[in-house]
Amino acid sequence: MTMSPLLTSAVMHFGEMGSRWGFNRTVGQILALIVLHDEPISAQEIADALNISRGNTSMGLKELQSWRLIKQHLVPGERKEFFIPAGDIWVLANRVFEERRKREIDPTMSLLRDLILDNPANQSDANAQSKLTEIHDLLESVTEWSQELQGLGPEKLNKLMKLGAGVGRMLEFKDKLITGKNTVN
Amino acid sequence: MTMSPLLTSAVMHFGEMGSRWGFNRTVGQILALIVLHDEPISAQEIADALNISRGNTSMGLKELQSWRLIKQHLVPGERKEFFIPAGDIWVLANRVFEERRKREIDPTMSLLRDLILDNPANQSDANAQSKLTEIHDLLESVTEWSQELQGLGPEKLNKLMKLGAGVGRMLEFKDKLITGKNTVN
DNA sequence: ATAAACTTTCAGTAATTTCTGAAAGTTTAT
DNA sequence: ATAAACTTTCAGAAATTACTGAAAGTTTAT
Repeated sequence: MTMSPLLTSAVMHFGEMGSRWGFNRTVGQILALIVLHDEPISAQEIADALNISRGNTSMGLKELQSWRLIKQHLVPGERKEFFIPAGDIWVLANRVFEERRKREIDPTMSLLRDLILDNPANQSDANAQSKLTEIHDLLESVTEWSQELQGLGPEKLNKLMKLGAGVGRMLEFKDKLITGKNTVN
Repeated sequence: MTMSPLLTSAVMHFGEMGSRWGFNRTVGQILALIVLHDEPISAQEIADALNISRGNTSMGLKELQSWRLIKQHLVPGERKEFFIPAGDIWVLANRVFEERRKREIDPTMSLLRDLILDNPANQSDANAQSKLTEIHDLLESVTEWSQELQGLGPEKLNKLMKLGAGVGRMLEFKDKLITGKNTVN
């Protein structure tokens, strides 16, 4: 399998960006290749196309599966395994989001909870704790909020996004319109 | 300057997480130290507290300034420079968000725009382009949306977050309430 | 102009991360 | 049971990233 110039530049770029998105170069490349190539593709084909060892390919595929970004696809009559994206672009974006939250936020939340519970040895520790509490609460809000958004599903989320600048205005209405009824708040 | 056990564990943790948040271990530690220590702190004190070289400290401070997370603080009568956080936790969180957007999303958007404009050499390139377009549009929405949220400022943003599950419901109202007036949409 | 008190830079080194490829493992067919 | 066609693992090598510390740079004071 030989990549077209278009595919090549997309794949190379996703490789470069990979490390910024939480995985390494080859993992980024493999993901791009699987997503952009509409046919299911085998590990060997991936290794050939990207010029990487079969072993590295195997590790990369394993990682992408742990992120739930790709899945196996059995082709009847073929012995080897093929791979395809785990869903459409929306699903993949959500998975990346969620997985990163797990790695980037959850461990910190957990530590912060513990640190906040200790009783402070002195004034400056008490100060530090109040900062840590602020950070904790912020992260908690962000986490809940992002879970909320995921729960909305693509259509509503898209609607919300399209709303853009309207959000601020909507919030002002909200107090007048929703307050009083037994709903949020 | 010697760090209390509380401060030490917070600083060490932010160091570990640093790489996941887009900077390296020492940069994460320096940031935590500056944020949690309420007094302005000098480069030398940082180097001593964290047991890192003065050179490394200088580089770390430079990086944090490029992220606009810390700023210099001149103490009258003192020759050396002191450092303090560039703002409250909200400001810092916004800055990290924005800076990461610049590094993680903007370059990709720019490449995607280019790739989408090329005319496809064949059917499978055309397919790939349509996927790339989906990705582009998604990233664009996310970007616009996050800029929108930043524009709201902390109070409104907090209100919106507290709204939580109400967002879905609010969206349903929205069509009925706002449509017709010459506003969004 | 000199020196003192600092900060920055950067070549070389150390630490960490990623990759290879050979060996071990698995599955299916005969 | 053996072999063929695959996949996974992992020790060591290669590549990348981070850190040190000495030298060069800057600023302020005298």
